[in-house]
Amino acid sequence: MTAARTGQPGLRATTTAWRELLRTSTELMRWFEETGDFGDLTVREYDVLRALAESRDGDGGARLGRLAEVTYLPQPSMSRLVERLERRGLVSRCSAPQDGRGVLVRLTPRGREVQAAVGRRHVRSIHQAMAAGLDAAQLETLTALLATVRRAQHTPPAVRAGARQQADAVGPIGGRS
Amino acid sequence: MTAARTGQPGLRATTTAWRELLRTSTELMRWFEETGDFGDLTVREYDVLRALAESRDGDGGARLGRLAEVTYLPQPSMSRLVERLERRGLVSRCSAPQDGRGVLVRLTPRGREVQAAVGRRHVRSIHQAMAAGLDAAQLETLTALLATVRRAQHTPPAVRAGARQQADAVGPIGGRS
DNA sequence: CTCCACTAGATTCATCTGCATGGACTAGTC
DNA sequence: GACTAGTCCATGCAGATGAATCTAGTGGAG
Repeated sequence: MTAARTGQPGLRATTTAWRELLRTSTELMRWFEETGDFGDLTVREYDVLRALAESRDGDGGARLGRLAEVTYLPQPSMSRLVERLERRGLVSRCSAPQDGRGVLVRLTPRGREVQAAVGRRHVRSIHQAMAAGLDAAQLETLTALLATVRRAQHTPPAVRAGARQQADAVGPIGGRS
Repeated sequence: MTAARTGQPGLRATTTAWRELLRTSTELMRWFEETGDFGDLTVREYDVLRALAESRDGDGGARLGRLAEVTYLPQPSMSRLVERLERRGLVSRCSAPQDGRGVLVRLTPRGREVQAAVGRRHVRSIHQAMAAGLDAAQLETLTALLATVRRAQHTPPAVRAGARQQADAVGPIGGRS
């Protein structure tokens, strides 16, 4: 309402943006869960299956510690989460080659099926939610702005010089003519 | 890379946007926690204190069920969360006037202090994170795009007609000349 | 080979979480 | 006023969580 449209943002603008960011991601995630995207998996369980499915070399599996990193889960939690998935027959655990301490986690065929099925449902829901209000250009803008925020946050201030140009470069929103 | 810049978004664009949205909110939240924004409170505990501080009529307090709704927490969890806050002397519980079943939760003076102190730290962190990479115009665009996504998601499709115009109306990003 | 510092996971323990349920109170009906 | 259905919150219980710790295996120095 003031001179807020240019230059350094005010406290009001930044907190509003953050709260909207948090609310939006929370509500969408809640909707995905209620829609039944994840079947009888928890979001975290699905996350692990997806991480495994996406790990390079299709079913080479991944180290337990690596999974914990990727999913932002503490190592003990991951240990037990994998144990549960193993009991349900979705992953297998075996001692890592080259390192007797490590554990290599792999998707079982059934695990791969489940991941794929859930993934298909989930992608459809995501598409439905994200494409409902925005066109392609707006989505691209949104993605770029979010990426800029995220990168700026864990980048030492000195490196940030070029970051804003990058976000600017995606061009104006509202591409639908 | 293709004709993705205009018209209906593709699956790739929507899933990328969602994953960026989730990652950004998660990483920022994690950073706020690591920074110590919340002191010895959990995020949920702070959320409750904030909800109480923001409830209209300063310290009229709020009904327990209402708090559960506002914070998206199941009622039994809220019941115990409030119990913990009460033990720590941050809120007080009393039977609701007009309705013997209900419970009215209020901030104690100490609770109000704690909320205010945490709030100040947190707002500063938010500002630091969100203003690091974006200028005021970009922030406004981001907020508008997120709000559009959120509203489109829980709005019956028929009502959505005007929503996109609204997001378009915030104008081009990159206002810094 | 032995020792020691280090890393990868498993385990322990206290706490938190959600679902299902229970008990107290209200409101509408007869 | 008694009965019934409904609302609000508390509690029991099984399972999940994270911090701290423990165990097993690795790798380098002497």
